[in-house]
Amino acid sequence: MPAPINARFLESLIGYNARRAALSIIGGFMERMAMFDLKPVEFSVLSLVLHNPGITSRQLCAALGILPPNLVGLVQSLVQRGLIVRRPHPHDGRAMGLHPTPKGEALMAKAEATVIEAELEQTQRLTEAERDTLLRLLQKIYL
Amino acid sequence: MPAPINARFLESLIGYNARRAALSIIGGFMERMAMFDLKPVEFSVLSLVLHNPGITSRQLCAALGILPPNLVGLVQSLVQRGLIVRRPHPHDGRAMGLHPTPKGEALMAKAEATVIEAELEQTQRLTEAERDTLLRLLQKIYL
DNA sequence: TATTGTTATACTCTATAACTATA
DNA sequence: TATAGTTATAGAGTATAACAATA
Repeated sequence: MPAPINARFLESLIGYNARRAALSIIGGFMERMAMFDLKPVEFSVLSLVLHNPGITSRQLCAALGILPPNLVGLVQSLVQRGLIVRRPHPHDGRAMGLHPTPKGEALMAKAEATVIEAELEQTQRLTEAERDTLLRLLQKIYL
Repeated sequence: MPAPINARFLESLIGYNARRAALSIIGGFMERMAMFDLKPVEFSVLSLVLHNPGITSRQLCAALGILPPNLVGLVQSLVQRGLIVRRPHPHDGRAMGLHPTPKGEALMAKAEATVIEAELEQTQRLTEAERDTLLRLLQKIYL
């Protein structure tokens, strides 16, 4: 048994701990979402399209912190898979509104339920009250 | 003013919020650490070497979740900058122990103090008690 | 003149396979 | 046979510049 590593300084940093916790949870997320062939960003995009039908690429980029060039292929892929469709924006000829297809809605109904299960697994050492506190404190940082 | 986006589902997920918060804090970290030319991973490696003189590459990889091939260039770079040195391991001829140089120690004294300042800036909307709670809850997830 | 969406491209980060020297 | 460290390389993620179409 090797001498334990002293990582006290790093473990006193919110940034370090938030990154480690996020990577841990996202690891479980990816295992559970492999059956839907959805990566975290694809899931986030689909979830926002589902709950905001007609949302534009520009709005998705702003909401998720993605750069426009990096969203293009993502949207094309989701369109090709028949999960979303692009329709002309009613008031802006430059923009395209993104809408979920019935197939996309059905997939996301299952996927969102699975994500909730996965989150509870990954945070099973937290009480319900602790989960709520954690959400609130994290949002106080970035929102 | 466009209609606000409904992101309630994503914002109910610990993984999503932890990732967003981590990216926000790390953004501030990188701005403040540019004067030391230290990226987050380089800082983490230097901090562990400083507080664990003689630590091996393998131990660094395990502690930080880095894959061995990706640590090689990192260590070489820090050696070339004169911040750490590699010495043969006393009990294992395969391994090399990593030690901070006086220059590395001096840099990290300033860098760690600056990181603490940066963290307080990035989490200024949290009380001291909330910071402690947040650290504890995040560690309950991944540690 | 500014914005939406796009292409091309570069840079970084992360992951896998295979090798050597030593245990 | 297993482990520490390395090399080469592939893949994913993220970044900037520049363009056409529309506002």
